Amino acid sequence: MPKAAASRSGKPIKRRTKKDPNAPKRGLSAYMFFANEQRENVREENPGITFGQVGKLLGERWKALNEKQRAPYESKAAADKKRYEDEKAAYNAQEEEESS
DNA sequence: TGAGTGATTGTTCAT
DNA sequence: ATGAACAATCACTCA
Repeated sequence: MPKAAASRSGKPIKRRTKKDPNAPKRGLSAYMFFANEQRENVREENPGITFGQVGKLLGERWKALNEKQRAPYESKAAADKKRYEDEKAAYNAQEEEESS
């Protein structure tokens, strides 16, 4: 069976803000792009619903989409990830420079 | 070499 | 300003 079943190990992941000096932030996630577009549509159809509703509703329909529908989001996620590769590379070089 | 770990991303909402 | 559900991620680090 898979190691990480649902999300990861099963820990209530806690949100943590910055932590490193030049933290080479990772790439966004498909959900981030999806939420970017859905937030307008979801909130537009539910003018007045609170984060509790939107947040959950958003996640539900996020998977409700077909692979093709998530494709454009995953596509951006992959592109964003590459973006992270750049900062991570710069973070590596910069780190060395500063270290020196 | 392989494993998993943590860190991060963005929305909305409230305080 | 931040955190919290919602979901994905996935590159990094370590022995």
